[in-house]
Amino acid sequence: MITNKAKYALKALTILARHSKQQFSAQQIAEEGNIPHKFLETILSELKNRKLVVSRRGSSGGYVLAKDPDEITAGDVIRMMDGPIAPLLCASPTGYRRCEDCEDEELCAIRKMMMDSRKALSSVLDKRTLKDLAKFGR
Amino acid sequence: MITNKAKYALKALTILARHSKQQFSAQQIAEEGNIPHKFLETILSELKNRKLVVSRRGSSGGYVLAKDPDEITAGDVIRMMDGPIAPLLCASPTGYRRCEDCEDEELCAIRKMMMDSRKALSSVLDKRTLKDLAKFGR
DNA sequence: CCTTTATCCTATAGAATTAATAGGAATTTG
DNA sequence: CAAATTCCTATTAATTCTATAGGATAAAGG
Ligand code: FES
Ligand code: FES
Repeated sequence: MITNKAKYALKALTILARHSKQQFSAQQIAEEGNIPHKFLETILSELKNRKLVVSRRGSSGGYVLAKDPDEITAGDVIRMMDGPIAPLLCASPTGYRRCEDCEDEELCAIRKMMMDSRKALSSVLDKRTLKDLAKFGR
Repeated sequence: MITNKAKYALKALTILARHSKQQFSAQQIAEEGNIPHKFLETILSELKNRKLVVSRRGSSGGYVLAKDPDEITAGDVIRMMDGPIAPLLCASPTGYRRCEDCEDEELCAIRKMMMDSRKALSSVLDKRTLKDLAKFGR
């Protein structure tokens, strides 16, 4: 399960991708996506620090995607907000951490399964870009 | 990410699958799997209520799988311990709940992607049985 | 029957994470 | 200068996670 934070980030970025190149304020995004305004602000701030969006302050300011919509994947976004997508850290390439309780991880059947799971998840999330999300539905 | 509870449950059941038909005490499982003993007890208790294991009290008591190892999937176990495997409840067949913030879920691109993710995850977790886990490695 | 070894049950508690909100400083436009 | 907006730092309430504690209940074996 992903957090609201990650879901909201995906929604916000998808909205920005739909209105490509236009300045869009947090307020506008919050309304269009039904996202709590102040919460969204902190999320956008993080996305800005991570260079996914560019911001402009002041009246008629707002946010714009920092890259092409097809250069940002859902996997990128989820990892930024929630951390690794692998079900266990011992199966994560990006956030690997050893399981204290497993003696030999090479022989761990659960880890092996979780690596397959991660791969399956990745085959969806790391292939779906904001462009894909933006063009479907509403 | 899954919880320790789910991971420990998988480990415990895999251990039971390896020693098929033998009574195995919580103590023995805890040692073999490096699982905190008291925590494991509560987990086994839950697995018993859910009819995955059968228990026998008293001296020389312990736990045995209630079904054939190939009749219990990793997906079953994880859902019991952690709930739905879908990344969002709006994409979960087993634990469906509407997203308050999305107006029309049929047109929601994120939901669609999460349904694909769930399916991908399911294609691993719902096909891997305790038998599969038991026969690999140690 | 008594001791040992287990499961079983209920409660508790600290830590971490999540999901926000608050309040105001800094900046830009017109 | 006024209005709109991002930016920054804290704080909080609720929930979930990860266990541990302590004892009641039951079975086996001598
Ligand atoms: S090594 Fe992580 S579950 Fe065994
Ligand atoms: S319906 Fe759940 S994310 Fe849109």
